Amino acid sequence: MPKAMFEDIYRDVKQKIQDDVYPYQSFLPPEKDLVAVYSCSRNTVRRALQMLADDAYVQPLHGKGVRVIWQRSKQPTVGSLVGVESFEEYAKKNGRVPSTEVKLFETLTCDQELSARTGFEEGAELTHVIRVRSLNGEACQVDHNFFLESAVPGLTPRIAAGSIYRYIETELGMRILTSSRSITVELSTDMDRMYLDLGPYSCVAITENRVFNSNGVMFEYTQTRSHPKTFNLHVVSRR
Amino acid sequence: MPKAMFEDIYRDVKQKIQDDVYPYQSFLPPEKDLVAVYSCSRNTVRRALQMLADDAYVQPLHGKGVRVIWQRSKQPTVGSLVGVESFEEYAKKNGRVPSTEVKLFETLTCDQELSARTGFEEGAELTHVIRVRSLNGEACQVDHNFFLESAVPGLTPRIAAGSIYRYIETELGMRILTSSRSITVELSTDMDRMYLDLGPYSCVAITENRVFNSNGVMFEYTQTRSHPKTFNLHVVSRR
DNA sequence: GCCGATTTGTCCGTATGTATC
DNA sequence: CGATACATACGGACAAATCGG
Repeated sequence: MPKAMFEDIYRDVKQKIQDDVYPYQSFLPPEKDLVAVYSCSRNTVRRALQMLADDAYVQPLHGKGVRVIWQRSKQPTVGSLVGVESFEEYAKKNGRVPSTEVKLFETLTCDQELSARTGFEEGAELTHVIRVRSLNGEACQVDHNFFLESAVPGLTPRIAAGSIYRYIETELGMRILTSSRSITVELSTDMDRMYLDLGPYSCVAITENRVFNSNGVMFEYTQTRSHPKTFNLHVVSRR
Repeated sequence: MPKAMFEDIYRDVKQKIQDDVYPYQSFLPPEKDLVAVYSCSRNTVRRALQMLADDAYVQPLHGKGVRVIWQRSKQPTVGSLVGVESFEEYAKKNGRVPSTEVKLFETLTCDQELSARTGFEEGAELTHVIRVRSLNGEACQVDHNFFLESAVPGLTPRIAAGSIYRYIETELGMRILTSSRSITVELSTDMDRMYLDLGPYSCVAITENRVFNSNGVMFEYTQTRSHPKTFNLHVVSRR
């Protein structure tokens, strides 16, 4: 009920763009018209338009209007498969069957080297999980998860075999707020080749993910090592 | 003078975070204090804070405050080297000497296959450039540029050897507004191996870049094929 | 558990600046 | 030059979340 209005406008306009109500290269109605349509203030309209611009759906042109620059991909995109949280969602979208196999489940104490790599404090108790993620039975990424035990207590191999995020959000009631990722490409390791059928590929795509909860503590560091064939990331750069 | 005030606040607070004036995990002064400090309205402060949140520098917590979550990487990051426009900037930042070698310069007409790949209209006249970009003499990426000739006229190999973007912005007076990128990892081609010293790497990191000018037309499609060693991208995901 | 103070989230109406045509 | 449309900023109002007494 107390749903933010600017999000409704954002979704509505976005949908209209995808439905060609506002076609590629056309101009949106001027802000004052949108104010009338949605019966809200100009600020609220502008906030929604700002979000659409961030998504590269529209391009505001000073003194001219707001142009639609989104167009449906001609070659249907594979989508973005990056990081843990999008894995199941990605599978669903593309009509594939996801599966997860837990290869390692242990608790350990963060030493200096691990601290430098992950950003956790030295001496922190961590749950370390290695999982192989597959789509339609084909292994496509290896996840190396490190969870801060004090923030994510009660993890079990059984939970790890499903969705750890669902556990975190529903069971622990913890909200996930921010996450930042870094993407690199590195030579594959023996473990990569053991779990992924890399064939001629000598590399894997690596995304590092650091996730913060609503208490401001980083509670997860994950390194996802993806088969190049299944790696595809879409980024929109701002102005 | 007509410089946007929210950007000044954004930069100032960002700098203070990097300088540990506002340390990791601490709270920023409440918005009302910042309003007093910068002698502006709350909206203006909030806009700057919003940008910092988008950059994953801070994490606003409803009813509590705004927490700093940025921390200096312990292992110095290589930085982000993605796409053409950041190439010279990247080199400058890291104190390296950039150089560019034009390997191919031709004009061609967009056929069906190229249209599907790039998004240009079939039949459009394009300038096609292949360039090898090096840092300190070491080849690190191969750029395949396609420019819409009607939007970017007068390109010459001489210009391509320098910065095409500078030509576009200063000579043509064209503003670059939006660009969207897609990142994948693919097997290297013979051409990749000819220009890049890939060693044991059988793959290259590929970024596709589509750039729109202020007239709303896509005037550039670029595929950048990067040496894995020099590829590093940082992405911040929103909420 | 309730209440009030603090702080962020959302929204409004208005004013002024600036770019385009 | 004037009309239109986006950009920035202000000040105020109320809602919602958090925390301490």
